Amino acid sequence: MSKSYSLKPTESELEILQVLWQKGIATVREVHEALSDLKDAGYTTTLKLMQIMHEKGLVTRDDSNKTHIYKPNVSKDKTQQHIVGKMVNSLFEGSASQLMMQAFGNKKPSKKEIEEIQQLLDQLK
Amino acid sequence: MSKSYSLKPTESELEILQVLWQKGIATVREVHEALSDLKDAGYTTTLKLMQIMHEKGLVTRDDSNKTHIYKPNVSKDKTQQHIVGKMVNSLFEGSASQLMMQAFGNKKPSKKEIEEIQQLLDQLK
DNA sequence: TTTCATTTACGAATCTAATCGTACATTTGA
DNA sequence: TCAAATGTACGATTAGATTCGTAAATGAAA
Repeated sequence: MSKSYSLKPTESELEILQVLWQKGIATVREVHEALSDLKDAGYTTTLKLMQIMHEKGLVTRDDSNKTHIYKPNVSKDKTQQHIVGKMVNSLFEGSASQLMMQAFGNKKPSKKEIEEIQQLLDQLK
Repeated sequence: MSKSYSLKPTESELEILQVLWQKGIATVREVHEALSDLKDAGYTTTLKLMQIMHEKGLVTRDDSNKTHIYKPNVSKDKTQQHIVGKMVNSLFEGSASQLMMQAFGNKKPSKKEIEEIQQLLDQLK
């Protein structure tokens, strides 16, 4: 049985998780650099956030060396599911297809994407 | 040219907007009643929130009578689009189809829904 | 009219997220 | 060695969202 970690990261925490999901592991500095073009917070801000995420269990870290190395401790998949699920319920009355229509209203998928989706739908049927 | 209102309602504001979108117009008490099984905030809490939403321009109101009547001042459609759009970008690297897969991972759509979606996809092609 | 219920207005408290400054520790390299 | 750079820890502050208590206004009912 797996532990139930916080699956509701804040906006800023999500940005940091993105980096960690992409890199696998990273130091505070690496995360901070990666986010530098996205936002311009100070280094200690990123540090503090990652420390808080550690307290919350959103990340683990190896602090055997001076420079700590962080790892995500929630899966991208589970986190996405949780957030999307909440949105479907709160904004789309539980209808995933309504959500989808809005999503595609914003930005049309490529032919390849469309085919992937149609495949998925056939399986669901 | 239409005014650009706040399209980033908070969680609580969104709950209130849901009610207003559904009812069209409503008093504070009606909104409060409608939310009562969802959450148990005091009446003045709902009132205050709706007053703040009025300041922000999220709702309009008719205060010619003692009991004010509120109307949503942002469309459900635009608001959904905005929120979904942000999520696609921040959580799904801009891929609406990835979002969709997650959405359907949570809750399978009915046959009828699937067919609607397939129709939509055919149009997109 | 007088009382009672309903409603609005508004200030204050609480909570959380986010930011940053500063102190201290560790490592590096001149 | 010792100064500079780099890193962590942590408290304090700010800002926004949410909550609620209380007072005042309004309307309805007795």
